[in-house]
Amino acid sequence: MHIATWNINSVRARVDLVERFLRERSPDVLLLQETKAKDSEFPIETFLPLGYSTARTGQASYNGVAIISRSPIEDVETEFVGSEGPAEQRRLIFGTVKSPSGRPVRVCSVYVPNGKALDSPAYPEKLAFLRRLGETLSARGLVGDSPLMPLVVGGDFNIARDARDVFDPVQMAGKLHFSEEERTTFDALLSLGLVDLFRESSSEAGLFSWWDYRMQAFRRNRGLRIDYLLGNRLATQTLDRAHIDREPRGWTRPSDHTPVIAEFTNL
DNA sequence: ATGACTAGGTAGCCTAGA
Repeated sequence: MHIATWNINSVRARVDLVERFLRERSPDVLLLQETKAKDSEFPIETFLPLGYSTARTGQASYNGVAIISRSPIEDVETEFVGSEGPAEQRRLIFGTVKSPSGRPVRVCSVYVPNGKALDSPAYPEKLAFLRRLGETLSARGLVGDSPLMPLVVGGDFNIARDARDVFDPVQMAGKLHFSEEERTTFDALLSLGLVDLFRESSSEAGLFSWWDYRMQAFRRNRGLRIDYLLGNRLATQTLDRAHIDREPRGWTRPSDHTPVIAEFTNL
């Protein structure tokens, strides 16, 4: 089973790139972030002939997440536990899909707030978002030593985990995306029982998932690893490999992010 | 210190992204 995550930076502006990715990579599941489309504007009909169904939750202009899956998507959830009504910013979607061997797998597409700046009100909201995600996964029995079913969370976390994940650790020290507090909060989420699947496959530095559009950052490989696939214990124990697919960042009119892909055997 | 790109919504080119 292949599961991918990709911050697409507008699904309508890049519907052809999503289509190309589905055709060329044939993932079983593609988790999208920053779709920037209301549900009524999401091009679900483009993916149907390719054999994919879609669950999405979006809004105009900003945010928006989706699950694109070869198998039907069931038990869709789009709010944190304990939420009073729908969140204004559409950043979270869960669904249950079936693996090629017919087993249920819980998947989640998440778009963690950027935080804007360390002194912005958006910054504590970013940290709170990560904690609420952890509370939701715990409340649903999806993390810990004996989770209810395999879980793969994919998304743009807007945090680089360590020095290998930033182009210049000295320049980035203490900055947004790489502050101690952000990294500690992300670590706390992982300590609930989630594994950074890419790091199961590679300990190499300088492998990034995002490059700024400006200053030829991609050509110069000045990027960050801020997009992750996370597996709970049941998912991680069947992981074959995970990698960053750099190629789509070089396609015409690309997203500033590139996909991360995990391949599971016997999931 | 600032801006460098890009998309979306709107008709203010500005907000937001990272």
